This record gives sequence, structure tokens and C-alpha cells, in this order.
Amino acid sequence: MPQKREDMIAETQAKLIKSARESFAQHGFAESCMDDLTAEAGLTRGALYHHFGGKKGLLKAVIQQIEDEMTTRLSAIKSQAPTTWDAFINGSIAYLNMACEHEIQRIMLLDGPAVLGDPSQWPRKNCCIRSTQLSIEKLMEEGILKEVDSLAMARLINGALFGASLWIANAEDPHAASSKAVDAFLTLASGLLKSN
Amino acid sequence: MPQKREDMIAETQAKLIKSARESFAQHGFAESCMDDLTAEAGLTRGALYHHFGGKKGLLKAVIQQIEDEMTTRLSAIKSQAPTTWDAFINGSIAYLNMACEHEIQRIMLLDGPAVLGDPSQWPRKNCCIRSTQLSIEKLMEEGILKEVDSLAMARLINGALFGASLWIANAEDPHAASSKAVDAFLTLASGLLKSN
DNA sequence: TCAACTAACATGCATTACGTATGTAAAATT
DNA sequence: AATTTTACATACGTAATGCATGTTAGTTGA
Repeated sequence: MPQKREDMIAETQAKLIKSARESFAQHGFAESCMDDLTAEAGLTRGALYHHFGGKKGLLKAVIQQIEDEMTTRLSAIKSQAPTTWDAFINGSIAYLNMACEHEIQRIMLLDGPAVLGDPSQWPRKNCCIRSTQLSIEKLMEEGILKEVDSLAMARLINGALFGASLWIANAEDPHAASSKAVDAFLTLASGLLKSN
Repeated sequence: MPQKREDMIAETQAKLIKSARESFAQHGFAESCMDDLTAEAGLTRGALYHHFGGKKGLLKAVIQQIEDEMTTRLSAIKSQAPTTWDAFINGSIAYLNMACEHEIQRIMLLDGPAVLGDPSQWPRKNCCIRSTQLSIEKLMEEGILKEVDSLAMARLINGALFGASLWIANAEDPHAASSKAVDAFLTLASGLLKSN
């Protein structure tokens, strides 16, 4: 029985993205070879060029997938928090932890910006920053936070967590570093509160 | 008259670094071609491999030079500040502004970490982070700041400023964005103060 | 249902950039 | 002055990219 075209396409793309994700995470974008990567998926470079237009296009697709997963994980955590402030803090810590994961750090935080530029101009427009921004706006509406530009603050905070994650991932004792980073972040975040 | 060998070497290396700096800043590391780059310096790839061992080695040298310049600029600004807190704030804002400069953003903040990994393990060990860390330690000694891990906090802060710089550099109105970022940063930094 | 078409890939080739091995000339050493 | 070192240039092999061109399988219209 002949296979549906749509399904074949989706399957092919999924295989390529999966392969690319593994290769990019393991070797980095620059050192990943398209021949190896596609062979791993049981395909050739022809399929890659057809569906994604090239290596950068494939990276975009991989990033899109990872961003979707991060968004899902983040919103699950934030939705469990009792207060908006807790959601903000727990979400931030969750983001910090995710940023320490090798795959995310390598693809999303190192290669992504270097190859594709400013994350806010990516396909999914970097939903992690948006998530932070929305928390901040909600907290300001609730009158808990000082008045600031929410986007600017979200950028600062996400950047801070990224900086910390780079440190943690390369520390001799990542666990200890992580705990210090969380402490420091809580201190820093207290600057946002009207009263503390 | 024969030229001193040491001087010739220094001159050759300086020419290569200068060329590389321009090329890396303009085209990015990955898109920079070693043949073009060395030709621009009036040399060939042979000289490059001899002195720097390869493309990454040259990037290291370029980063080293830029870091030295940033350190000089930063310490000049910090030394003019009347108080330790002012030095910290002015230094941070100066770092933010430098991070918006195209050359620094491209080479130090995007390509550098992607190609060479964690900045704290670079030749100059990222003196900008150290500078921030020293300010924080001094402020804690003066009893102005809450007690935190100074290195963790320095990482958070430098990361925050980097995140903001990426935003500013890609904003429609960079000037307005910069001013918002500075405001937001001052708010955030107030979290460090014991009393505010 | 069968012909015409389209799209999903594979294959082959040209280009280009990298890295190294070797060559050479000038300076340093003896 | 002879020898050795070293700062480069040159030449070549290799590998990865991107495109141009196949080929085969699905899809569509009569």
C-alpha cells in the first residue's frame, strides 16, 4: 500500500532534525558534517537541501523544536506555582537548569546566536524571553514590582541566567556552582520588588 | 640594513591580528577565509600557521588583544568614579556600551564563546568578569552589599549586560533601547544593596 | 485507469577552504 | 665563514559545501 506523502515528508524531516540535533549537540554546528548527519538518518544531503535549504536552515528547524520543548517545560513549571512571583522565580531557576543541559547550551546558547544572530529574531522568537517578560508585566500589574521596561528587564534576566549557566557547566563542581548561582540570582531579583 | 628578528615577528603578528580582527568583525569567524585574511596583511597562510597554529589560534590572539583594550577602557572609567558603588555602576554601563559595539559583540560575545567555549577559560580569563567580581568583593568589604558569592554574581551581571547588548544592537532604536536597559539594570542592581 | 505531472529525494560534480609537508632565504649562532 | 635555525611561501591532498541534474514514487485530471 502506498504511503501518504504528507506522512513521508514529516517522517523524513523528523529524522533529519533528530540526527542534526544529536550531531550539533555532540560536535557543535561547525564541526558537524552534513554527509554524516544525513547518513545517520538514512538519507543524503539531497533531502536536507530540499527540505531545509542548507545547514543553517536545518539549525533553525532544530532550534525551533528545542524552543518548543523548553516552552512546554517552562509553562508546566510556572503553572504549578502558587503566586506570580513564585512562577517568575521558579521559571527562572528552571531556565537556569535547562541552560546547563549540554544540548541546550551548545545549540541554543552558543551556536545558535553565533550562526543565526539575535535569538529574538528566530522562528519561535525566543519564547523563553517572552515568558520572562510576561511574568514581569503580570507582577507589575499586581503592583509588586517597581516600574521598568519589561522587555529590557527580561533580556537582562535571561542573559544573566545564561551567563551563570555557562559558568556552572564549566565549573569543577557544577552542583555547588548552581546553588551559588541560584542564591545570587535571588538576591539580584529582590531588586525588582517594591518592598524587601 | 638587516631588520631585527624580534621586530619582524612582532610586526608580522600584529599585521595578521589586525587583518583577522577586521575580517572576523565584518564577516564573522566561520565566513572568514584565511587566504583572504592573510593576503590582506600581505602574507600567506604559512605565516598564520607558523605563528598561531591555525584559525582558532588566531582568534585567540585577536580576543586577547580586544580583551586587553576592554580592560584598559574599563579600568580608566572605574578609576574616575568617586565611590566603589559608582565604579561598579559606571563600569557596568561602560561594559554594556562596549558590548553593543559591533566588533566586540561579534568577536567577543558571539563567535568567541561558540568557537572557544567558556570565556573564563580564555587566555586573559575574561578580565571583564574579574573586574566586576572585584567591585562586588570590595563593596561587600565596605558592608554596602548583601553577602553573595562574588563570582556567581559577577557571572550573572556580565551575562545580563550581554543579553541586553544583544537586544540593543538589534533594536530598531538602539539609543532608546540602551536607555531602557540602563534603567532596568539600575533597578536590578539595587537588589544587591543592603538598604535601598 | 492511465497518462501527465509534480515533488521527494539521490547522485555527481565543481568549488572552495583547510591543514600539512616541503622548500627557501634570511638571520642567528658557532 | 660555515652551519643551523626559523620565518615564512608554495604546493598538494582532503574534505565539506552547494548546486545541477537525474530518477522514482506519489498525485491529479480526463
